[in-house]
Parts: sequence; C-alpha cells; structure tokens
Amino acid sequence: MNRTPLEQNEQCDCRCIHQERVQAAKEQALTAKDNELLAALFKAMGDPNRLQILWALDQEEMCVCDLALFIGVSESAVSHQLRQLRQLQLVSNRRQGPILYYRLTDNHVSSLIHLALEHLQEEI
Amino acid sequence: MNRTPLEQNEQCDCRCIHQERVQAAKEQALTAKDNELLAALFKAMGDPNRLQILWALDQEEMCVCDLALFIGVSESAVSHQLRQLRQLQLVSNRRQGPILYYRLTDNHVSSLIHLALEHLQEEI
DNA sequence: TTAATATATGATCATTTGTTCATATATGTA
DNA sequence: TACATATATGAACAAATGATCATATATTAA
Repeated sequence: MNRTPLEQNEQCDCRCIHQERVQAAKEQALTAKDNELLAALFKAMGDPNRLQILWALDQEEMCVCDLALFIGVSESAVSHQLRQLRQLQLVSNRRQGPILYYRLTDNHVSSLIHLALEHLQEEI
Repeated sequence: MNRTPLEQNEQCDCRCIHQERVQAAKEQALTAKDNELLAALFKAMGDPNRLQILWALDQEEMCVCDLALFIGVSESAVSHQLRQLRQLQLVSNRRQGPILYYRLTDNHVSSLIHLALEHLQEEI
C-alpha cells in the first residue's frame, strides 16, 4: 500500500472512506487532552501488579511493605508503581511515623474495577 | 536495602509488615487469571489510539479506512490495533463485500469509558 | 549524634509495545 | 482470467515500560 499517514483534515477520494462517518466521529470526538487523560487512567490500571495494588487498597489501607509482600515483588518496585498511581491521583497516603499508609484517593477506581469485573464475568 | 523479592507465603518479621492486612488482602484477592484478564482489558483501553477507536465505534460502526483517517495513522496501524481489540473481544466486525465494518462487541466498554470520563470531570 | 527503619529515587537493562514497511489474503469487477 | 481494492500479517526497529540494584531521604530511637 505504501502510503503516508493521512493528515487530520485530509480527504482521500480513492479509498473506501465514509466521509460523513469520519466527520461525525471528529465532531463527537473527545478532546485530545481528555483522550490522553483517559488513556493514562486506563493504562495505569492496565498492569497486573498495579491492579493488584489498587484492588488491595480498595479493601484497606496498606503500607509499602505490606503491598510488596502481598504482590510478591520488591518494595522498590512497589514504590515506583505507587508513584505512578500517585501522580495520576489514583492513590493517596498518610504518614504515621516512618510508615506511609496508602489508600485509594476516591471510589472511582473501585467502581471501574468492579464494572470491568462484571464485564469479564458476563463474557464467560 | 538489597533484599530478594519476598515469596508469596514468606513472612518477614524484621519489617513493618501488618501480617493480618496482608493475609486479608490475599484472601480477598482476585484470582491470578481474573487479575490478568482485567489488567489486559484496561491495558487495551489504555492506549490513546485504541481509545479513540473505541470511542468512535461507540457512536457508529466504521471501516478500517474510516478509522485510519479519523485518528490520523496508517490503515496498517489501525488494523494491528483492531486485531488486539478483537482478540480481547472488545470489537467485532461484519463483512460487506470487501469492507469490514467494525463495532463494539457489547456496551461494557462504552460504560467503562463513560464512567472513567465522569471521574476525570469530577477531578478537575 | 549515630544507627536503624521505611520509603523514594536514579541508573540500568531486558522486555514489551506500537508503528512502518513489505507482502499476503480476500473480495469484487472487467 | 487479471486487476484493483480492502484488510491482515510478519519482520524490523525505535520508544516506552517495569523490574532490580544502589543510593538517598525521612523519621524515630538510642
């Protein structure tokens, strides 16, 4: 085929384009920023270890050591993952002496996981 | 620190472990399989281009050419992404002559996206 | 202050990912 | 049949990812 990628507004009258559908899709599309943010959110939840962390924190707050033991990786690895989750504001922590207790920032993540879980269970 | 990762059932009495929390987390944990499947689902939704595809298909079925034009990448790239989404059964297609029209397999994906979007909007 | 604990962070590296390019397959038409 | 169109697929490669290791920081206790 060997074609260069099409520009956003370029039309191509030599292909099976449904121009009106593309146009409608563009009009109803998420903003670039929203799309990026949404994708980042799903991506953060899309790693097995991070998902285990989120699932565990949905039940009870835990410290880094607990989480490391729970999911079976080093504390450093957990800490790196928690940083990502913190940056996306999916988790928060409170300090009690030297220990940081992590928890879910709000219940949105929990809702998403449970909704997705329903999807899985209907699937099979 | 320089420690080897802890095994699933290994205890460590020299750290800040809350043994009962770890135990509870293990008891309530998702099965390994469910965790993997869930993560795979979120991961699939966690790429900007795939998310745009899913969002567009939530409105109307579209062919590969349409999608390529819509998100501004090559048809080959779209086809590769659609394969992933197909393998996870997030999208399905119907053939009409030489053209494959893609659509969302069910409305779960749509629900997930909209729920996540609410999360974003409350966030800001 | 010194030492120990709990966590964070930077560098490194192997693996994974997403795109492109080239090619293959499938359908329709002349 | 031959040819064009629509899509799929495999190889290759750059970029992103996630873990580990070594080290740094923060808190507490001696």
